[in-house]
Amino acid sequence: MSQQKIIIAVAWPYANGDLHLGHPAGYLLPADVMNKFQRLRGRDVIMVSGSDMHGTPVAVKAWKDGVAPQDYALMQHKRHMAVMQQLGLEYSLYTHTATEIHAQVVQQVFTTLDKAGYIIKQKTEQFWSEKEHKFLLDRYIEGTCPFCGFEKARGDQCDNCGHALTPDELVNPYSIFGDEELVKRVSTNYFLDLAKLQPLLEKHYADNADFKIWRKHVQATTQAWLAEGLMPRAITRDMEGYGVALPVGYEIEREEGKVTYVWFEAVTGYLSASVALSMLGKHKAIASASSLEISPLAIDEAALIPAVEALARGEDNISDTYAGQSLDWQSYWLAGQAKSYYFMGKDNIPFHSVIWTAMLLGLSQALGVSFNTPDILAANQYLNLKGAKFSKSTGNIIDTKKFFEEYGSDASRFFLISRMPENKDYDFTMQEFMDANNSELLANLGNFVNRSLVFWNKQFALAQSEKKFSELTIDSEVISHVDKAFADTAQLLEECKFAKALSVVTELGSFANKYFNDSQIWTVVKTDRAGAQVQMAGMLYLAANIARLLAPFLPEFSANVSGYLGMKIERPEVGRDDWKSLQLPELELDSLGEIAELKPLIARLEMIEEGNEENQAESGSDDQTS
RNA sequence: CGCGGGGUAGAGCAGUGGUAGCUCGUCAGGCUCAUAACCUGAAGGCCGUUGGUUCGAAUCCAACCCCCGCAACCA
Repeated sequence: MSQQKIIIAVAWPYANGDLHLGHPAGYLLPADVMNKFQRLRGRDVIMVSGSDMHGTPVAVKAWKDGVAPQDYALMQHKRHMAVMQQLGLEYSLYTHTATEIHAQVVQQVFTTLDKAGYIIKQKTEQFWSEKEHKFLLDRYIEGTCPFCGFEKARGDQCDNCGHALTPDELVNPYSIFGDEELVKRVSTNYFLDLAKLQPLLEKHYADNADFKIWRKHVQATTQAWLAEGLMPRAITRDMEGYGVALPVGYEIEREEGKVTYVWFEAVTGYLSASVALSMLGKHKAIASASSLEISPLAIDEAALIPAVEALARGEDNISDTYAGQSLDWQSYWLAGQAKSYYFMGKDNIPFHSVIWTAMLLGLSQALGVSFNTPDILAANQYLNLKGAKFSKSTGNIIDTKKFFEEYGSDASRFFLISRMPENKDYDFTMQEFMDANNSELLANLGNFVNRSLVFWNKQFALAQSEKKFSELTIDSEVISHVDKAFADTAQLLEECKFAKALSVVTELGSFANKYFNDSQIWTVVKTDRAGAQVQMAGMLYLAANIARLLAPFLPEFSANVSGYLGMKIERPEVGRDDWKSLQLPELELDSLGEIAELKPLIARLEMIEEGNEENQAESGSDDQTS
């Protein structure tokens, strides 16, 4: 069968604040589990993402803090990278949107779509600030809400009554930059002609078999957008040059400080990061970027040599060494050669299922190739706290970094994956987190492995002249349960049902505990050592394979158990495509002796006092301005 | 207002036409190898409301109610 490559595209976190627990729950962990799973089964997979450096929220935040937006975004990007590494995410490349490579790919996409007639010009009237010498974004205008009378309504939205607004509707509009008379000027911007692309999209979704297995809310959101009819959408804005500049050939707009609208360039990051990864790989491989061959997009490779070299230094990016076999980004982006998995929060669905997909279809049409559109679009709902969205201003937040530091990878990942908000919002409580750790992870999986290994140490490790493990026949019941667990996890993970896939492993843990109980090995061993040894083999077989099944979910737990058993869980050669072959084929534990320094695998968590819980629920002081 | 998602045992969730399931919690019993962990059993739900389709509905249709999101420093 064909060895399809896999690209895992992870949503780009905004560089306007720290990551909170909603980020791993929403898209970072599902992407990571999928990535680890596909790598372990031997697929040729890349995972790309980066920080979204541009956009109004970043600019506003930086302006409030009195910092240049570029500096602020880069600082925030580095904080993001630290958290990514702490979570153990294995990106092929985690970069950001302020790179040369990104800019050039975005510009190339822009030019290509424009030449193909998918971009149109439209005039819009916007407020102009004489004092600031720039167009004021809707958000920079405040005034009185015409609906509720709220005096500090923003130009895009009234925070009091929730009405969507335009600056024109405001009574007594004023600039947030200070006193001055507001005047209007006409600005011409470019629009992506989504109306023209709609037929392509409709045909695309009519033909797409994968679409039917998307989660219900993802399908529904996509169809709702299409049913309402798509309108041209602005892809440039007047932002004083903060953002990705328009391509060469659009000199007037460049001089005006127009940049591509953040949503247009951010989604293109998946493509630009793949190109960057490709160039990076070739750069490392042949130490010369001059012979790179990048097509079908016409990238100016020579101009990017410094950028590739910067990338190779790895100061502003994370790049692991597992980039699959091929260094050609095209092989991950051309239809038929690769399958794509996208991970994001629910707010991002239309940008991917409608707009990004439309852009790719337009590019395909324009270039006469077939770009790989999102095959699997796994958007999660929200992880809430105290019934509300995470919010920094109210202290309603749990900082990801602190949480993982406090409770460790296993407990954190187990909770976030087993309670993942795949189909509806989930409300985080400390009690539920404790229960998940103590009553499920510890009591079931942790306890089974622990009791098995402890028993081994006590009863068998030092015994001599007994049969070797490889000569024993493990109960067929044990084998069949493990077989089924491998088959079920593979299928569920392929369908992005992460919580359920993890529950397959805990079910195997329940079976294992029952097997231990029913065997009465602690009695049998006194009268029938040969029989007990067969039972022991079954238990170690279960423990070893639980460790292997957990490798994508709980890498630490998995590695610890493997370490005790003297096994290594190694990635197979790329191209094997066989999850089940990770299953321990036979028990090669003939040389297993006493396990030294055996410790319980999962720590019991105790409910902390009220005061401390308060600490957990706060983001900590804002030390981001330094 | 509009669009979308959700409303199933105390809690968190599965379940898209055919005798209501899972995990946790609770209660009772068993075991004692194991981190007061494990195993067995039980109690606990008129599947948001009302009406309709059907031999039969948690599941399909209609109306309504409640929660969440789409607009906020936010996935």
